[in-house]
Amino acid sequence: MSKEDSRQILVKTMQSALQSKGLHGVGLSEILKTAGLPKGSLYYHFPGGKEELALAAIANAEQEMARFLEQVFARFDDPLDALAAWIDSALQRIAASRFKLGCPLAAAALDCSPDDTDLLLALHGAFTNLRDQLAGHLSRAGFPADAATDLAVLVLTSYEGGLMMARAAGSTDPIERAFRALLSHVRLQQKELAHGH
Amino acid sequence: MSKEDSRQILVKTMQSALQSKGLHGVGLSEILKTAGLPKGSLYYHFPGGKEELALAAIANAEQEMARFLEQVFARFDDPLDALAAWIDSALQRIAASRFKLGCPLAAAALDCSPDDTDLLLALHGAFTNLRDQLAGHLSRAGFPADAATDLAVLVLTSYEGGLMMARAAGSTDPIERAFRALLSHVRLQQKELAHGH
DNA sequence: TACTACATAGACCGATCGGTCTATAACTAG
DNA sequence: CTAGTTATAGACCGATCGGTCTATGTAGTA
Repeated sequence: MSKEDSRQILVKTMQSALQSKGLHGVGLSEILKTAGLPKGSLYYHFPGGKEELALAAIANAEQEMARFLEQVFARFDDPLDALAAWIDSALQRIAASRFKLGCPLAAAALDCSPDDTDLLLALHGAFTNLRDQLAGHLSRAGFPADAATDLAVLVLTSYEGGLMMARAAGSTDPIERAFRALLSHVRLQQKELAHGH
Repeated sequence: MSKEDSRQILVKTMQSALQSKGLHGVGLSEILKTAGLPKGSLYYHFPGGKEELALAAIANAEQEMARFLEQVFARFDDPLDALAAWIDSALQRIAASRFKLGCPLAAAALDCSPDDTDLLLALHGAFTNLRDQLAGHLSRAGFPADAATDLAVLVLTSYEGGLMMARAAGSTDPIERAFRALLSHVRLQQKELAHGH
């Protein structure tokens, strides 16, 4: 097995472990068993141990999310349509996992100690990148830069909070409700902007 | 020390542990050390161990949150003003903890295994109660029942997601942005409702 | 074939995990 | 004073934690 294969398997396994059980909810032995690799491989590829692996999983999750956002925004003319499509696909993914999987970023953010500065810094960077990416697309919908950033944060927070509540509810209902409300309000604002200028 | 004192101390300690490190992020020994109580006391008051204590902490957190919401909504005529005041006080609380404390409900929801049905059920109940409470107040602002529930979920998800992102950011910025966007959109909708009828 | 990275393999470590158990202090009722 | 209940106190348990270390393939190069 090549170097990159094992590395990537470990990252993916950690990522999905974060999603289903949180940072301290899974042990390395469970991760290794799932990955089908011995401990030696882990500490060869990630000398920093669990935390380094978690950081890699977070970076990977951010990248996947950013790529997916890019794709969906490229597919629609109206950024709000893209937003709706993004949520739709999220709903499907969550339901398909029977509500077991949340966001690895959120799980890491809430399960780490307040002085895990490396982790929190990485998470902050990830959220900021996603926010700015979203804000860029939203400004294309007519929102001024500042309002677009605020709205992007609202979208992200609702998404993260919605994923969390969907997990507790065992249902997509919270996400559906939150984004129904959000999109209806934003469409209204969009109309206002169009008429006002 | 009376029975209720020790019990309550344990619940509060667990609640704050959930907020700062998540369910699996703290050990019982740390909780007991903080609480200043021996193991015997824990298993006397909570024979079910860590999980029973966590359930009690979740119930307590829900109650505190519900009471606080009740108070703030009683203090304002316009439910949206109450909402703004609620967020303001949340911002202060978070900043005062130097962004170490999140929501105990969210932390438990993301840090538990998908088959911790007791925990997830309790969390779902808590979120549903808070949602309905919020929805009740929002319907007073003129929103039809269905829209009020959707909006209540949007508020809750943004709040939870905002708390999580604020922790990662070490700043209240995400919450401020999210609710600036949310309130501006909702005020607009409120005007629409008023004019439309 | 011998040499040399690379990567896997897993035994092993001390620390800590959640949980059980017995002993005892503190209070109450008779 | 005693008996009984309530609550504290902490030693102790096996399991598991994250992490270290040595040994063993294995692939490419001479």
